[in-house]
Amino acid sequence: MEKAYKSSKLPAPTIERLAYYTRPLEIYLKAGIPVISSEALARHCGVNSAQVRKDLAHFGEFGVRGVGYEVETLLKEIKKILSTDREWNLCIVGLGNLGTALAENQNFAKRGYKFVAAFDSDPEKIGKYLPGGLKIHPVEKLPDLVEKLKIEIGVITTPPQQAQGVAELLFSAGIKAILNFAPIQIRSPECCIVENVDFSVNLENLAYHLENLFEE
Amino acid sequence: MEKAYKSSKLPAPTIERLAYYTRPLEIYLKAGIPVISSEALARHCGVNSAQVRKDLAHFGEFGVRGVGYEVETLLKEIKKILSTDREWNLCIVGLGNLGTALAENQNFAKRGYKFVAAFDSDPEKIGKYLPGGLKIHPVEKLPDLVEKLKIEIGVITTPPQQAQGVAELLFSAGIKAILNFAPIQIRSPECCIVENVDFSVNLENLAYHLENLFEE
DNA sequence: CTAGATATGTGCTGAATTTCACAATGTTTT
DNA sequence: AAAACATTGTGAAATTCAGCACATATCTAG
Repeated sequence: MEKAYKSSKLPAPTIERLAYYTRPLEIYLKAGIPVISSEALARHCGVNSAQVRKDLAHFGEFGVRGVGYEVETLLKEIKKILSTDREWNLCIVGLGNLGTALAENQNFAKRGYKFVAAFDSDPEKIGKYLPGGLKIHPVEKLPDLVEKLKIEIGVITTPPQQAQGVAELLFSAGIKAILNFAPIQIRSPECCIVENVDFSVNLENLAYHLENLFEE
Repeated sequence: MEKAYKSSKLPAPTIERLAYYTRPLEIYLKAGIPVISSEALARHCGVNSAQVRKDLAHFGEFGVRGVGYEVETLLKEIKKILSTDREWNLCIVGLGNLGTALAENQNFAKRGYKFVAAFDSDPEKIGKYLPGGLKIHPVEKLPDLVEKLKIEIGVITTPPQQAQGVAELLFSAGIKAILNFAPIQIRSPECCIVENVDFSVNLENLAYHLENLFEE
């Protein structure tokens, strides 16, 4: 959908695939397998092997012909490209079931995405602590804490009615990137980027294909 | 990514957009606005208006020139196309934070996706009840319950190591569609379809673009 | 009933993306 | 050292997708 980001050396689909490539690479690394072929990597990610080679060729020649790609180097290089070789500070707004689950999710932490602040507008929740130790602040404190804690990415898990307002609050606090889980399209200023995640779209995809899989 | 579904009348991007179109349509319907233009719908979803018209033209002429599209009819029609005009029975495997949050998510229920069974392998959890009233069963009961409860879609929220195994269990129980939240690519038989959702891929996208937004 | 305004449906064009296919290059074997 | 083999890097073809621009159709006002 709305992935029309302005300037960027790499094509958008390549960037997304690079992220997917890191998954099997991490497994190979942990398993001590030193080298992987484009063919193998492609199979693990469900893409064409030429695609893999093209993607990797975008940033130099990493492979060795007749051999493949060195797992450790490749992984490091991809992480450098994607800027995931460092930590990112996130905040989350909306501590319902989903928000809480995300804040506690170890998968994020493992990849360097750290939730350093949590916000909600429900007086019942404010002041309480998440199991992981994060304190829930009122949204009024958002601008202040974003600056103090150097938060760079905001995650929205509020009901859809409040999502746009929260997004604007985040933007005006200086945040330039938002991951939005509310089922609504967020309007953003030119300089900012939003990724929308909507599970029910995935389910609707499945439903369509289930119904139509055998009709031909 | 791996959305290379076999046969399908509509192009994959169209199907995805159709799902997005339903969001503003529902809002318009609730607000009592009877008609919407492709221009307005496009703006709400962040796409081009010609795109909207093309997408809708795939299944007949629904619009009225000079006027627009009748909201109620259009919404019904899209739901029919996507097969979301009926209820779907789902089960969920892996009741960690995320699994629990999804099972309780009202957004799914509202759209006709009903979780009718929950499974986990942790003896601590088995036999307990989710806040919504769903009982957590041992995975051994899965084949049985899938058949009895006519479950059509499986949702996987286990750790990645167990995801492939759970998927195979689901497939052999007769399930043909899986929504997978484990950060791993699931291999599936020809006849089945899998949608993978991986939040950290979205975050990596954001990270890349944040870092590269201003370099040009 | 006609003119003007509005908004759809769609042929065409260009851009982006994927895939093929093979030359280039490194490795292993004999 | 040469032959056989494996796998990369990439030009070119094929495919898919998006957007323009306008003919076509409907509504409204006078």
